[in-house]
Amino acid sequence: MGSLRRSHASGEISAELVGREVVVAGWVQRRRDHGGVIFVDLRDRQEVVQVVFRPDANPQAHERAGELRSEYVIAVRGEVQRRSEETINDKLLTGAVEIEATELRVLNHATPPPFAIEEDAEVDESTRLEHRIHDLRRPPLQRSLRLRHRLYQAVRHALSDLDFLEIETPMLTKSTPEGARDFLVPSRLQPGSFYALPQSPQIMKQLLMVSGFDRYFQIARCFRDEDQRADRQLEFTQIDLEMAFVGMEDVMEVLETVTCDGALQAAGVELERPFPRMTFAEAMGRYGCDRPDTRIQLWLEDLTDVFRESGFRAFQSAVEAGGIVKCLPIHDAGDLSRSEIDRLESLVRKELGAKGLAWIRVTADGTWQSPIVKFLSESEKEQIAERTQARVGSLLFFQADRADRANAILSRLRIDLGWKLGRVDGRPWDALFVVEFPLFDRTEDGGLTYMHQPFVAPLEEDIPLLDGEPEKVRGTHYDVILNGVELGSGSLRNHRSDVQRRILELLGYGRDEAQARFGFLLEGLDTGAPPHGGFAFGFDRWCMLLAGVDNLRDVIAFPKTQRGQDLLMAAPSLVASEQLEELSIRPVRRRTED
RNA sequence: GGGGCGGUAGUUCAAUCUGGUUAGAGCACUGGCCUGUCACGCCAGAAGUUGCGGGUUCGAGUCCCGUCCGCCCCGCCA
Repeated sequence: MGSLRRSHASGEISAELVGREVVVAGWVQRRRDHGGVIFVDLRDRQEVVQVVFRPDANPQAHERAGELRSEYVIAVRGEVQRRSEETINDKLLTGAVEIEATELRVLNHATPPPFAIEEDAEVDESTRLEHRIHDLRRPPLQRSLRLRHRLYQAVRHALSDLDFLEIETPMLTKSTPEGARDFLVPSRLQPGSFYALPQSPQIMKQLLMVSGFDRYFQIARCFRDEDQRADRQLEFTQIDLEMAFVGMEDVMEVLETVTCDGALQAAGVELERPFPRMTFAEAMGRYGCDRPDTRIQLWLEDLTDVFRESGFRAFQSAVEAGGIVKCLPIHDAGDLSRSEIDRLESLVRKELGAKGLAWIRVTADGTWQSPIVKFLSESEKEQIAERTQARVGSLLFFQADRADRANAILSRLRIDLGWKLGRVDGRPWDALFVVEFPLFDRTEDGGLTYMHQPFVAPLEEDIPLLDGEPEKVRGTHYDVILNGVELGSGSLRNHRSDVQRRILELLGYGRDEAQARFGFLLEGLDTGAPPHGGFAFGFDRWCMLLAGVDNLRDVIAFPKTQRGQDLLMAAPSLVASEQLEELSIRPVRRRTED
């Protein structure tokens, strides 16, 4: 900067400064050279301001301005001037004024940017990721990351005010079998042994409760080595929180407070309190999904009982095999064409493994048009009509399948068609709790697995069911759903080691195995663990929703591709064999250098 | 692991279905002109291993096979 010191950000240059000398610094957004007068749009992180170079007023600065190119880094001293009426630019916040330059310093040259540094230049994703620096200079990511910052601050404030302590937990930790695939880190000092990067600080935060830290939180980085999606990255950020001597209501209240404070302060979004609550059973029943977007005004109808004894084999056999028959009725669906139905069928077949997509359309004269109607008895037709409230113009979609698949398929149709047909209630934000999840789920081979994680406490009144009917045991788990996205979830944890041991046993861990894997937790509980519970909040997803984008990459400064690569720094990469040697690692096979 | 879409100049796209002369265009870039523009304008220019490898053919950006990369989805993951 030499002798220049920045006096104002570009966004601060306003009519109030007219006549004042200012110094601004930033990047050359654009140069408009008229041969005589030269205009340069100077961009800093906030805004753009126009700088004018006149050949007569300041020949030296003018000549230098002719050399400027996009993205050159400059500092400009000059006088703020009011623009004449006809040259005011309404598109710029600073468009009523401009800076007449008296001094120009070129602080750095720049290679031409690979794409325009503009709001809506459409650029291929891989190009954006390779040139992340340029992409980050564009307004969308500048906005996202600023929103993200406000959300960090809001959460820290809200929790600190509630007397939570921010405590860090290790990144080099122990591999535990629960959940996702671990990222492993080889130990040099313990050859052949590995740390795991945390999937979440779950156990550590429980130990902090046992250790007497009443209320803990952390904005924690988590790692899961699983395939990625638009809303899943290998590494992601959680707001992790735990509190002692509490029941479900206490934790949910904190959760609600944090959600509302964050949304308000980061994005000015007001969420209605208290959040409505829905049981898991209702969510699955009416929405076919454990994270319903209740703005969508379409609902599923369970018709399993209608087809238990049916002569329609396709449906009856699904029920007999323990599956369900469900229907998604869409009324006034006249604009859904036959070819659209075919498109939907091929979509659910290809993407969701549907066996087919049965449908019934009630035509203008009241007759049923359908590939399946000839298989239905009069009584079945009556029951379908009554339960789905079918009327002229209705279109009914059916799935008869295993419950999970039928629900997944109809839920997807509900969401797709709901938006496509505009069957939404118009609320921009829809927050709710889903509660009363089952503690256990069935594995493919008939065994028990946990539904969320193995430390969730059962509802007190369901504890007796652990012996005999574990599938009926409801957990203290709850999810916060925002606009159909699972934002966060939590539960009370088992603070009694006998209950925890019993659950581990039901999950199929032998006594010794449970001891080997979770001994430090179980023994911790035995040292006098208070009742405790908490939650973890998907921070990136929250940013994504509040920023109004549909991909995590757009709220993360340096994200990874679907194949887990960082295209900017080209990670992961091969390492020197000496490094591997030092870690006592010998690859089974090595990718060769390209 | 599976399904789908895509990959042509720095970039965004066209030419691919129906193989045929020198692969075009906008923006960006380079040079020149231009004293009130703000997507400045005008003139000129440079820019390509059509992701990569193989095959079919007289001839391949175009057809076939393989492979790599990006995105979306299923599985997986909470």
